Amino acid sequence: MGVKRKTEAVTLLLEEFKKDSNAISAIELIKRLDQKINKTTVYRLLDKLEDDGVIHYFLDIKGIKWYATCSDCSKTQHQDVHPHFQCTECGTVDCLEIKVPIPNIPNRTIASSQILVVGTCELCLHLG
Amino acid sequence: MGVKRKTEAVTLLLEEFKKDSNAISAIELIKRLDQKINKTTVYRLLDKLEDDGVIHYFLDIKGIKWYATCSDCSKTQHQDVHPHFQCTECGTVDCLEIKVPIPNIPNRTIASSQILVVGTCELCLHLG
DNA sequence: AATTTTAATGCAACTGGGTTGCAAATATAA
DNA sequence: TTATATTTGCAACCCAGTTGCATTAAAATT
Repeated sequence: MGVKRKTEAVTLLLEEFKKDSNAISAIELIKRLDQKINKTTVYRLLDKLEDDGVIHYFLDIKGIKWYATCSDCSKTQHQDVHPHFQCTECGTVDCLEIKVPIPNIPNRTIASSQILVVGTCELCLHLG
Repeated sequence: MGVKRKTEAVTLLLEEFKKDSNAISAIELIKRLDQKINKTTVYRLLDKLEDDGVIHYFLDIKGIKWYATCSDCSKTQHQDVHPHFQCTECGTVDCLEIKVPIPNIPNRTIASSQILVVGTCELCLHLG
């Protein structure tokens, strides 16, 4: 079940997503909200907000959790099954607004797919 | 650097890959080789064999490491940048012999991409 | 074959992202 | 304003993976 009460912690957490258009790792959020929200609470809120279809999560190359705001999800279904891009130089991750069609696979049912594209982001390309 | 000596541990580990055509998680390997090879050694050997282009690794939905034999890799480059499939019913993972083209992304350089397709495998479909 | 060099191994202890149990605090309903 | 249910913080835990270091075992050198 999702968020049921508008607490200060919820507000603070959502503010972080408003001020950041990229994805944010759980670890980074915990760092930013240190002294304000307890680590356990951050994880629990992220969980709930995901249930609510407010944010979605995925794992990066290292297997750690990243979260980003959903653009068109609901409590029943996450529509944001788009690829994500991680820059190997600076580590930032963001959502790619492209569709990568996965062909059908004989004798198997596809429920979802997770695509992580790895490379160099615009900023890092410019900085050489 | 890769493997430099043919030890018993190397042989035992490679045997596991020979008898299993699917991917194997590091955890499973450690379990199978318990009493024979130390956990640390397993991780270190997997690392080295990966350097050698003998096996490749990727992360599953939970972010844990899986390994599978390479079909056409070298010490300098892993060619096996194919998608992987994980069954949500039984947890098994295997390599998909399909190519999923990733379109170019403006202002970004793509180095590689990791695709994990999630669904139900043939066996689990049959078993209902 | 004996010795030296270098790589591989086992062990214990650690790291770090994430989770759990539980009592205290706080929001909302009555 | 009280009762009820949710949320929070804390400490302790879990567990996949890593590190340091002393020991063992390959392979190279003599």
